[in-house]
Amino acid sequence: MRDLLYLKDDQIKDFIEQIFYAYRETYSDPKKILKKYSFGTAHHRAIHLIERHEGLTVSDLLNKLKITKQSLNRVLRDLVNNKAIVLKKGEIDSRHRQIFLNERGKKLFEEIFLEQKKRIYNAFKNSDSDSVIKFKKCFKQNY
Amino acid sequence: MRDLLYLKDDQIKDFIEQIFYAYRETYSDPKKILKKYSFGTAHHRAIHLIERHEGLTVSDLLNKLKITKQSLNRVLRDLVNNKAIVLKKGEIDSRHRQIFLNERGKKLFEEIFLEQKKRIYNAFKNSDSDSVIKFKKCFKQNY
DNA sequence: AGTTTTTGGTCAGCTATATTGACATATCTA
DNA sequence: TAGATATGTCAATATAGCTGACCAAAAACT
Repeated sequence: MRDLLYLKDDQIKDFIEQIFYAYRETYSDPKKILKKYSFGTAHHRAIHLIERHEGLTVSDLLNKLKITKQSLNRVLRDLVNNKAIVLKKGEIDSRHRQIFLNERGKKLFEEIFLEQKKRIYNAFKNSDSDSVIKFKKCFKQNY
Repeated sequence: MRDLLYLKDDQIKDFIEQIFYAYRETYSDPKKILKKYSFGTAHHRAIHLIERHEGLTVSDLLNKLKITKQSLNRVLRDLVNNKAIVLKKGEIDSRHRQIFLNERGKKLFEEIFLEQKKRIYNAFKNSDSDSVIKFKKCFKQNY
């Protein structure tokens, strides 16, 4: 925290600009692949989080995405119809629906991830892996 | 680049997840402020880039935002009508329009930035300023 | 001087993704 | 059993992007 006092406003402003570029680039390349499945970026974000947190519930996903259940529901419906995910009744509380990728969903995720990896590797090629870890720690919130 | 070979897929996947959170949080807090001016996030992104690159041309801004000129034009028109920016003919090439924040735009930017700074400071409070610099370097592209 | 290219503005219609509000159903908890 | 919780769904609306067509001013080329 002490170190933060040395952060100049201009550095923070630049940082905000970089976050915009990072997000846009990270989620733009996979759009061609998604189109083959008739999906968009909203589906991509959901799939990514489901892969990272297999078996999470609908409300878990809502908390991570911070969108309304109506918005999410449309996305989940598309994913189910397209056989990319399956919903299973929660074992403890059967009101819950736990979300899992199935074969098709896993295949799509890997296809997308390969595409993203290319860019990330490129973005980091003049850097060191340490900064990845640090960035992650920085933005770690309660997700 | 060598270091990158040690980056595991899971770390990259986590990183992609964190970029999403970072972007969403960074651009969500200011929405209340923007609403007072009848602006949205599209206006925010434009204002941020104009502040960082005063006097940039319309096509410069298009290249940074990577949206169509029709989309950008609506945003710029709103900003001009709301007296947040001014367009001036380029001195060298008078086809160009150079974009500047005026008083109202600068005031809005500062209001937004103050809000963002709160969150960034909070996000980084368990880290060190070094990682900011590194992250910036990582995603530095041709902007 | 005349032609072509570049830069920017605008109209019209479409799509993706989000919102609010209302309401329904199944299940758990007290 | 009554109330709270988790989820699903309908309808209307807003934001911000897209494509395609067309236009004008200024610069560049020949």
